[in-house]
Amino acid sequence: MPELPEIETIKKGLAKKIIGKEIVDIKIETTKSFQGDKENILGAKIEEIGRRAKLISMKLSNGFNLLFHLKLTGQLIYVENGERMAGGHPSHDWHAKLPNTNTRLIFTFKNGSKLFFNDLRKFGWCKVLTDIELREIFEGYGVEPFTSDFTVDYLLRKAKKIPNRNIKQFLTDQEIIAGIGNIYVDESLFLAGVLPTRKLRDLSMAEWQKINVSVLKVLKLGLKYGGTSDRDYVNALGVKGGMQNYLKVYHRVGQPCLGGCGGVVKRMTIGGRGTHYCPTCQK
DNA sequence: CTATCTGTTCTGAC
DNA sequence: TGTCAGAACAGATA
Repeated sequence: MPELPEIETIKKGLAKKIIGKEIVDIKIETTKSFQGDKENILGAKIEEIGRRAKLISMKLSNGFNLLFHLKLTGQLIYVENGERMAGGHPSHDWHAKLPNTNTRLIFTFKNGSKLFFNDLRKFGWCKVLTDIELREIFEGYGVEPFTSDFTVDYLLRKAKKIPNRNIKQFLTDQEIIAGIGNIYVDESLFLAGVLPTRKLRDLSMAEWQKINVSVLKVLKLGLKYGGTSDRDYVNALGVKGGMQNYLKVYHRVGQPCLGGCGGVVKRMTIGGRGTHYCPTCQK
């Protein structure tokens, strides 16, 4: 379930560790997890790490790029000297041996450190791409929430074309807004006080403003706590995030609403996905 | 044991 | 063109 805050947390963690390192080997344990020619990355150094939507990109010194999509259960974990190093000190609160049965790819750097790509369900992937191919993929995504382009005006302009769609499917549409998934959309709509089933055409200006602000607040909170570890997500050192302790509705079906209304969190299905909400706090 | 659920994205049908 | 079911896959839960 890694969404924007989780991917951004992994990106920041990896940046501290692997910028400038040279890839000397890649072991492909699961062929479908790696798409491209491995010869195009061997001997190259990692120059930059970026994030667009839920994707992590690595710019290489030879003109190629690595692009990762973790989908539902992907992990990127860096190991040096058999230890997960956090701020210069070994971190011992990880929970998986490496490699393990879910390890799909193992990158080895010149100093012997390794980057493990784990993915239980094998939906995720790593691709080797040229700059042009990478740019074309990135151009297919909508606005990044943490840019000045993410405004009420932008939302209204997009909503005008599909007035009949509900707000939940609108916010999770990657071609409209990049990086929001099932957890953060439910949390954002709870904070905004808007039911996920509401049609775009029926939303008031005040509600659009509330939605715009709430999405940013919730994503920022996710970043602050290093992401949500519902089950598979871990950061670049294999350590879980803390945002799951601050979720108001997600996976809280039947539990008391934390909005102070005295009600109970409900669950429904929208677009095939579990949707959590408070029928009292959200209108 | 079987059936169902999970949640991201792509594909194909209507 | 929009919408929606189904698929990719593995494991937890009922």
